Amino acid sequence: VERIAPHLIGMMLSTTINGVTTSGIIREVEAYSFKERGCHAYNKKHTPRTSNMFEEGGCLYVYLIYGIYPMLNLVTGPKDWPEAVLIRSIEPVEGITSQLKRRGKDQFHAKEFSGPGKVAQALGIRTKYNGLLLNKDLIELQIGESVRPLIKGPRIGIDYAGQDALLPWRWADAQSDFVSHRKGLV
DNA sequence: GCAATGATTTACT
DNA sequence: GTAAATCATTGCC
Repeated sequence: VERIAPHLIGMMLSTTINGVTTSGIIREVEAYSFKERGCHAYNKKHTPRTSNMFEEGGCLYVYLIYGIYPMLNLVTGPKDWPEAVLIRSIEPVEGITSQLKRRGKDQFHAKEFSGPGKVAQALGIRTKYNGLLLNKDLIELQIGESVRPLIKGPRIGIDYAGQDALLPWRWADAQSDFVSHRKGLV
């Protein structure tokens, strides 16, 4: 997952829900693996919530955080190798008006799409989409390669992970304004 | 059954 | 910088 996560930066992610297509370029991600304590499936812990992380890459892992925000993750490993990438920010491309409406905003600002809860809201991601498949059900990822420079640093909000919280597993586009918590990235 | 808590955001001070 | 919002999941009784 630590190899795939940075490669997702620059790729286009889109959803088509009730005929409305919204898309954006991925600008910030974090990697999570069963090998470290920041991951819900640490040590291959299999619970109802984590079960989709054990599926083959291309599966969505969506869960609710703080009772409020869905988090969108892309599962990356082979079966029974629980790893996933959290999509932390996008730069909207298609359906910007729809994305702003879902966010409850009427002014376009980079900060409205920088943060994992904001991304999920803008793309219309709901927890019931947990387990859907990329490029098959509502959500599409266009494979591509970016040549733009990246910056990286520790992940956000996982202090409970001890030393694993220090892993530099958050990546972002160095030239983009669509990045949350730029502090800590080099 | 029940209490604790979180891969966050937002609105305050 | 601090705190509230808000509930599914988890772990323990």
